[in-house]
Amino acid sequence: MVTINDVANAAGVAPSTVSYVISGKRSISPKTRRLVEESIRKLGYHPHAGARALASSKTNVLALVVPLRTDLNVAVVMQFVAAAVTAARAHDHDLLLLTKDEGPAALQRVASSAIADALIVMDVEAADPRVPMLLALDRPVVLIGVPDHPAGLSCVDLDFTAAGSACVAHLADLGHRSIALIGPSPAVYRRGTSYATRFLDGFDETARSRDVRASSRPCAHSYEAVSACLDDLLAADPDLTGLVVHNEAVLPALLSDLRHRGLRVPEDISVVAVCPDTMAEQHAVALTTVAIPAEEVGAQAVEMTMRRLAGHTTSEVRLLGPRLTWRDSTAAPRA
Amino acid sequence: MVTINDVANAAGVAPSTVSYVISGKRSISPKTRRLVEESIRKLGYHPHAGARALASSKTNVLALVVPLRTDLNVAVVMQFVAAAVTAARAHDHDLLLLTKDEGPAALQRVASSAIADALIVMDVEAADPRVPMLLALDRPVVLIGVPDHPAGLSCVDLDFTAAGSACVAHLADLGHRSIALIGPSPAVYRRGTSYATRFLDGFDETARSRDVRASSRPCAHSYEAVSACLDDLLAADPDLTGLVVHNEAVLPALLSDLRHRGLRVPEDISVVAVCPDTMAEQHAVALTTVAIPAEEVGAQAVEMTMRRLAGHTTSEVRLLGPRLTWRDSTAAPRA
DNA sequence: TCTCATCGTCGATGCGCTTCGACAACGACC
DNA sequence: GGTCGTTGTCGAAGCGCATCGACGATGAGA
Repeated sequence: MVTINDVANAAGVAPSTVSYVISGKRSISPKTRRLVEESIRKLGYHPHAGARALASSKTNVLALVVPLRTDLNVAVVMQFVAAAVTAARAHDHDLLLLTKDEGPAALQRVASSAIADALIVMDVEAADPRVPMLLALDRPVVLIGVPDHPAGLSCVDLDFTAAGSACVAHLADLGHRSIALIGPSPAVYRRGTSYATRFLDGFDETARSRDVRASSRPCAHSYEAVSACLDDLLAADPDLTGLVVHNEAVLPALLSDLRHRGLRVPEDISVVAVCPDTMAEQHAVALTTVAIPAEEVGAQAVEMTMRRLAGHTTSEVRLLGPRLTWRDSTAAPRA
Repeated sequence: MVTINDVANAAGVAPSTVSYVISGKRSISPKTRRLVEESIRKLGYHPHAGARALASSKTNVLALVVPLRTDLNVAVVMQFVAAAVTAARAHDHDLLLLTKDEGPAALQRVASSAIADALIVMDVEAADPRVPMLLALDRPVVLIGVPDHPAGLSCVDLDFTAAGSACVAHLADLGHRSIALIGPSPAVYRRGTSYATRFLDGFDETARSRDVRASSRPCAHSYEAVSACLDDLLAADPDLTGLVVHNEAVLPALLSDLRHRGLRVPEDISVVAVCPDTMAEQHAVALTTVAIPAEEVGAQAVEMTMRRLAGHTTSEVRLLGPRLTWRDSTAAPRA
């Protein structure tokens, strides 16, 4: 193993000088710098992360806590992760993956043993048991999602209330008077994951203010569940002309079942989906969507984390405005 | 921060004794053990990971290199990751996430700076440029996937050759005489990711030996690409009665397009898909599948890694036998 | 009773790095 | 020519832990 001493010897300087060349924390003469940098390159020197962490109390590692359930969309989670790791690398940090399953204790462990400098936590629930623990930690924490009491913690998320509102507004603008929301699986509501209720709030509120008849149902993502859900919604309101789908996993089954019932999209029924843009074009009819900006949220989470690591101590809640893209799955209802 | 000294003082023993209590590397009297363990609990002591790594040259961290492309199935990647992190935690290890995009240099970096004890590399290509570098590393490496020259590296993967074979055999057993393979996107072949060609080999070989007419095409996952692909296949052989789909992303579009053409599954055409089992039930017709055992592969990769960390130096190539589940999308062809 | 293992504990050392204070060398200034 | 501030470099200390050799205590065997 190549150590800082090897580099120092090769360059004919003291180890501390090498350290200062690397960190830039003291001025170094151009000659010395060149000498040291060359030795580093020649020897293929990489500082020992453990030693560095021990001496500086900084690990250059961010911990990311992800949910591993299959009832919320795995592809979206992966997009978050991808964006986060990319952003972290851009700041010379690595990403450690933790699972939500390990519970609060894992967060404690990672913080106390100085495995990571900061934590990013996904899939935060309304009354998340991890929140009080995270507050007690002496490390920066950024949540993806918004709990009921985020005081003191930074949060970033899509503005789901506005997203729900935007979906209804789009359909209302097109002239729809009766719509329904197909929501996440019941388990998501049961858990109290806040985005579900926030979306519903925006949906209901705007439906009311735009005078649109609206109902909503959670829906699991098996074909049977989707079918049953449609049965219910259509029975409750046979004049339904618009569907808002806040559950990506349901889309294949839903579109398939609609066709099965002889309902054409968008001629007979319009569909707005909340999902990643990449998913919009995968179906027979390109879907009108409110995008889930996973990349942006992931990147923002890292940026906020880095800012807090740099000393900015103010916590902030950042809600990203929804972006609706009108594609082929929505149109004015038949007269 | 609570250190081993604090624990030692609280328990009235030497720091080294505390260390031995934790590691179990020397015998400790029951009385002392109890004393120390209580102090650890009371103080909430967690060993400093950096210090530990420095002193022991072990980090208890596994690095996992994942592809972040969207042209191969993200959900499957996530399943691997989930399985790996869970298995790693079961062995008291954490998982560090690296992206394939960072190239070979990142692997070098992680190894040389002692950030991780071992590497698990996904999405290995036939002539992967990372392979020689990985061989030069003095750390255990396990590949998910099989390169052309794996000598010296451990590999684990689904036996895609056998999987291709199993799909054909299933259709042949049902009486199909003319089938086609819808493969991964052209980019996957271009990259030379070996599972694509291995699957194709098994497919072709078994078609030949079972005397089944067979053709194959790569296919991107947009609706248009799928449609064009079907056009081609049906034009080439209008009597086609069986479809093998080795491209999960294509399934929604494919099933939708088949119905569009008036082809019922399985009455008019049988479909076997290679995809995670969880995906099989999400469609109108439950799909006959050869499962991609992502969890098992991910877990195996970790197990193999741990074994090598424990001193087992022999590298091994482990190919998991395919498991075909007969559901509703395959049947005997119409007479 | 004496010797010799064995068991349980301790203290010292060093892992590779960052960081702090010290200190030459140098130029600017009165 | 002497003083003072700068600039660039060095040496030493210490981060928290694992590990090794040492050593007292204990018990078995003769």
